[in-house]
Amino acid sequence: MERELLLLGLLRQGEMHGYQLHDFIERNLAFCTDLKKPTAYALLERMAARGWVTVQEVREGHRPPRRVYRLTSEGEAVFQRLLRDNLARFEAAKTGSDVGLAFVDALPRAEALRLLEQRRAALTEQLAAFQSAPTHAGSYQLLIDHQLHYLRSELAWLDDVLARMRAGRLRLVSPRSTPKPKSKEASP
Amino acid sequence: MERELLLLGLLRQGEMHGYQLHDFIERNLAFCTDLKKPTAYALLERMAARGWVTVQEVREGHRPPRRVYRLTSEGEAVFQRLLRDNLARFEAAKTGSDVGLAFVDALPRAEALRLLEQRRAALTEQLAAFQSAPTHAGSYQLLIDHQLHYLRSELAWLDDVLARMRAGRLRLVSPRSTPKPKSKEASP
DNA sequence: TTTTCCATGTAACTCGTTACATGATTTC
DNA sequence: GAAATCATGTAACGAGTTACATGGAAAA
Repeated sequence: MERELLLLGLLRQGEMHGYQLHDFIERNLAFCTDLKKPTAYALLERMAARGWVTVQEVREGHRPPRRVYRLTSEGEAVFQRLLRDNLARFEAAKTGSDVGLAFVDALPRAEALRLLEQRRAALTEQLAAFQSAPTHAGSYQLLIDHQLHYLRSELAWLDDVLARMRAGRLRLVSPRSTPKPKSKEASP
Repeated sequence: MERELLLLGLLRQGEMHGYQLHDFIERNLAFCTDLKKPTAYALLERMAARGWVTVQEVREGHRPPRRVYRLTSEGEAVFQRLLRDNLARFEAAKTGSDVGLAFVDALPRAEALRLLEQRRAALTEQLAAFQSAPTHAGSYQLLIDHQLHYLRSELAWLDDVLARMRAGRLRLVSPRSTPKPKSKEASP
């Protein structure tokens, strides 16, 4: 429901058509949601079918008419509900890209270091992009602050891992015990 | 490809059947991947079809025979490739649940505070769960360390936001200017 | 004795993406 | 004159989930 929360929230500030909404999201919110064009259009149509928004076709020249969406009071109610729900809940992000770390010990230390330094470079690059972005007004800035905070935290952690690996202080299970884990135990 | 990386990595330590693999992931890795049973089975079959693993049916009693998977050398090669790729890359996690924060200014300050405190409670609960978990050997511990680091960082950030909101130091766009943003501009 | 666990799977479905189609219009 | 932008959409596909089915074994 985050996607509809987002769309409703944007429509709250004024009527917009699909292209506009998608474009705005892609330009400014790509780092927290990613919503493709067909998905956006379909979502908007569904919201219209549910009465959360109204549609008005505005034709201008010979291009496909803009379908301009406007929030209804029902839509506003839904927005309020979704917003409260969203704010009260915490969902830890599942990176998924973490999985590899569980297996670093499969590589020679030197190579693992080299690869993680590549990772670090990618991270600092993203961080730099956010740091150079202009400050915005409104609570949208909160999102950017959060992302900055998150990226810095990731960098700090990665640096810590790198330092520990360089110092050889990372206890890995290595010596290839091949324990034939047919039993019901844990810890790989 | 993270899912296959994970499965291959686990199979690297020894042969296992589907139920075992799924069970292990669900118990120990739920916080970073979530992989349902039918998905796991299907993935394993596909990996077998591609020659990354071999299957051997082991029947025992009158239950459905275990399908025991074993890594092939080709599978090992794929594992190595996926692992290097994974370690070198950094993908910022998209929480999605952040979206709501862009709209906090739609609620009265007091209520926003109340809701974010609920969020904080949920977060500390998850944190507590991880802090009380036993220490593991091997690089699996890295994942847990990372998660702890991440959750603490989120908590710190949330506390900062709460503090700023309480002090009224959070500049929100509030006063309902209703700017009718029909033009091509940004920043809601 | 009833529930939970073991161990597999299928079928239907939802969600979202990719690739494609259209055609005027503005920009280089 | 070519390329990007505006503005909509459809169709096919893929990945993953849910709900269901089976049936013995162990545990409560």
